Amino acid sequence: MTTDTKQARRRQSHERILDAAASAVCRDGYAGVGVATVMKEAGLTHGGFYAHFSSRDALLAEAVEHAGTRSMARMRERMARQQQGGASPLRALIDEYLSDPHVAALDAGCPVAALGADLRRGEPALRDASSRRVQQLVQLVGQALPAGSGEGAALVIASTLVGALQMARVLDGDAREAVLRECRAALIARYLPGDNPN
Amino acid sequence: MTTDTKQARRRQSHERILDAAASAVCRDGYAGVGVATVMKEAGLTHGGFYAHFSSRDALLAEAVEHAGTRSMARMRERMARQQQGGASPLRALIDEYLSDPHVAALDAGCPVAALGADLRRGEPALRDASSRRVQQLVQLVGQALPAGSGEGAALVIASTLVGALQMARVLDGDAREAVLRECRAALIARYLPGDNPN
DNA sequence: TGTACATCAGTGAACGCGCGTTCACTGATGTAC
DNA sequence: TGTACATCAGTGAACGCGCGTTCACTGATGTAC
Repeated sequence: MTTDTKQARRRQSHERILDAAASAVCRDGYAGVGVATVMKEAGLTHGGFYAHFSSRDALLAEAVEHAGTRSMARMRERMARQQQGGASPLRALIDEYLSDPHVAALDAGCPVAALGADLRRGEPALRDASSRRVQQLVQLVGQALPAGSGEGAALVIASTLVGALQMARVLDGDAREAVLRECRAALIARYLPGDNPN
Repeated sequence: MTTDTKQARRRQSHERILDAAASAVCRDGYAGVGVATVMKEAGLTHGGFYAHFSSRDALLAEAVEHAGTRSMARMRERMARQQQGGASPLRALIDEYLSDPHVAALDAGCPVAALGADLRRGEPALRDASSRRVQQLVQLVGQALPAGSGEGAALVIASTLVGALQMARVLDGDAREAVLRECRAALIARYLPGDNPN
């Protein structure tokens, strides 16, 4: 299985490039992602890039997808941990999404909030990949909803989460904390009326 | 007053550049704004740019400010029109912000939603100008709130508006309409309990 | 009022840098016999 | 098991284009006398 080692190394490189690109996309937006920088962060030189991706645009599309699955996995994992403390799925999602660590995780958080308006920009293939991230987020919220929640609750909650995270990242200090606290409280009051927001 | 004519022309050019830049910023984000393109849209050649702005960065900072005041003015004006129909200020703001025309106004709408994650990027001066746009939006919402609304209601409403507009712009067709409708209904139900959402 | 001169917003060519992309090459890994 | 050859992920120099910025120049507007 010597072939496997070579293939495995190749796959590992591919994965490292994607990881670096996903981080860069979240941190700097689509326009802020450079081929050379990403390759350097992946521990490679820029020349080898085209052995892994057909173009920078192709990388961006894969990167936003990677960022989505990566972030969803992280979110589900932390939600699971919070649920072990007795929280409902939705409560865990809200607390996790509007947490200080998520605000601080500029390169590892939810790509929908990290990209924002960028999601509707770029080549069609990229925009498709982007809009799938939005649907993915709405779906995650939908799965966390208590039974009997209204039809569009997931859309409202997702909108509030995304807007709040972005605003929290722009503001600082008290204002930042206020956005997180108020949005957390408002969502809990509306969708988990039995819960204590603290 | 011949001097005035010259100065006036200069000021008009400056204004046209700013207008074009504000539109470009909203449409394409900070990274999508090019000096040459903006000048061309303003009916000028790129060489004359530095007679009006010290650098591209300086233009961006002025442009986001211009986009903010321009959008606020438009919003207030349309809110006033809706209020003549009997709507409360907050109702008018929600209906206006989450309207189809606003979703479609990619180059003339609220810069906070149009820039999204870009707001926390760029040089410090640009980020200051950006965060002032967020504060401006929160303030507008705050002014529209009915007396006795909770402390952080403006933050929650602003977050939802921004997130919803962005998501609506990414999605299309039914999904787009659903985001707008559901968020409108949710905000009205919560903050204007007497109102009928339709 | 008319003429010579000064001003300055705007022009367009040119410069330099960054970045996406290409390509000839390397050297470690893997295969054949 | 050992040797010669093949493969191919990765290297690094080079290319070309776009874009921000500079600059010498123009020509219409305005001023001086």
